[in-house]
Amino acid sequence: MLNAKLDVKIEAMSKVRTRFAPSPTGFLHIGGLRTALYAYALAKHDKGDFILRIEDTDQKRQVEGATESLKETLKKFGLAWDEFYTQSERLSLYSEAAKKLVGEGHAFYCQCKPRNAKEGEFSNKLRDPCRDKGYTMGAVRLKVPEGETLSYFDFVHRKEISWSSDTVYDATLLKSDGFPTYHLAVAVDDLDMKVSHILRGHDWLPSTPIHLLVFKYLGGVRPEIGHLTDILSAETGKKLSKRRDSVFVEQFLENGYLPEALLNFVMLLGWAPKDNRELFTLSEFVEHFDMNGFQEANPRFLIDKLDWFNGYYIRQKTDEELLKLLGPFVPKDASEEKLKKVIPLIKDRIKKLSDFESFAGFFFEERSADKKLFGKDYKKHLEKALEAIEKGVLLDQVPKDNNFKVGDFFMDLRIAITGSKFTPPINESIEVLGREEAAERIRKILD
RNA sequence: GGCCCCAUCGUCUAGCGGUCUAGGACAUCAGGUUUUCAGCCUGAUUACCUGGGUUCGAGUCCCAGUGGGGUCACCA
Repeated sequence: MLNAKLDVKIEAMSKVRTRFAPSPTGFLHIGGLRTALYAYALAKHDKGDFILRIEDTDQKRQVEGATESLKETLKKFGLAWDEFYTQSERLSLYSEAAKKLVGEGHAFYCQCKPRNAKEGEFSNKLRDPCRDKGYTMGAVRLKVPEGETLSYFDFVHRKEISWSSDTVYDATLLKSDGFPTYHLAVAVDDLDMKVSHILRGHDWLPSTPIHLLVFKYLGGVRPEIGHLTDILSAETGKKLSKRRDSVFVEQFLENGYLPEALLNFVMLLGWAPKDNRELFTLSEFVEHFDMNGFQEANPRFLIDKLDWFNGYYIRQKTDEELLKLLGPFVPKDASEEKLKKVIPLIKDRIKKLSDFESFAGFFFEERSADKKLFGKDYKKHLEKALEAIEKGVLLDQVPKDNNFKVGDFFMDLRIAITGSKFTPPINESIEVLGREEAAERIRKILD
């Protein structure tokens, strides 16, 4: 009972301020979208502020245009920020903070060669050889105390998490190029920006004791901290990685996923409401958001559910909205008039906008029918169908008049005209396609 | 390997000691609507990791084991 998970409530006293702090190293990661969404909801649920902060303190990893693309993508999802900061424009703040820490004996200058992590290797050296050398220049490292217990209450896990300081290494705070590391910058900025809640990925949990120390030495009110679960790949069961998995939000958008579907899907990967409701728009999510809904176990990213959400949101669209959304996915020369007739026929059938091609491609371009698909009586079927089309007679009468099996007759007709067994309703399709074009396609097969 | 987190259907999850013969959604399967595929409607299959405690009573609390994940940089 003593350690039962406690309900977390937002302190009403101070204003809720959260931030999303990506580094501009490329496109927006699906996990990043989720972190941003939760941070946004956490703030907006309490009429607080959502801050976008670009963490560009590693000059080597900068990617041209990444910040702009990040902003564009966030906007597409409706995640509007109230304030915007760029760390590289705040350099003096960090060096002053580093100086202060050295001055107060909580950090020291180090002149060792930078060591970079190697694949599959780990270092056991916690204490830096320079910590008592009294250098007056170089990189700045944290002077981790001995025998202290470092702990905080994690508002995602709803429990106390702690470390012995004896397991924490003397982390670098200021690099020799004068730029801060994450460890310093995050504390300086969160304090300066009066961030009330830090919501970040689980991968940050192991370095939290470092941050706890920096926050403590810097003084001021430390934000609450919560670590989100990692999204796992359905295939590997490992954390989603850009090397193995498709993880970029922009990529999903290009493949015909709708922002509201992506958002709704990602909402439920690591969070659930008490009543288990699943359909949420962004504003509904903000309204119903509750920190106690956070999940502690890592979820797997299974595309099936995303596809279902996407199909659902496509069906909710009006034909006019769909016409616009389908723009990048239809043939370039497709007329709006024809598109307007086609859309109602495929709306219930596509799961992604990119499915348009496979369901409606035949409207715009003749598909060669694989002869193997036809039934054995296809010639008879097609001859009679052609006759009816040429005469302008109702096709529904043909099977009755000729004693054909209804299903077989229409299937052969379907294949002849569309080249596929899976298509929109064939009568409507013929109307949209034009009876003359339909007749022509049948003739070609009969020849 | 050290440190840390985690553990309910295949997947996302509800469940915060008795109402759990465990509920919902996706997926799967079957039936209905139907000229195909979708969509829609019905129904079905499937889960509390293991072992100890605590308790009148444990999916729910505690411990251990096992399993999974993360992390060990002058990267974030």
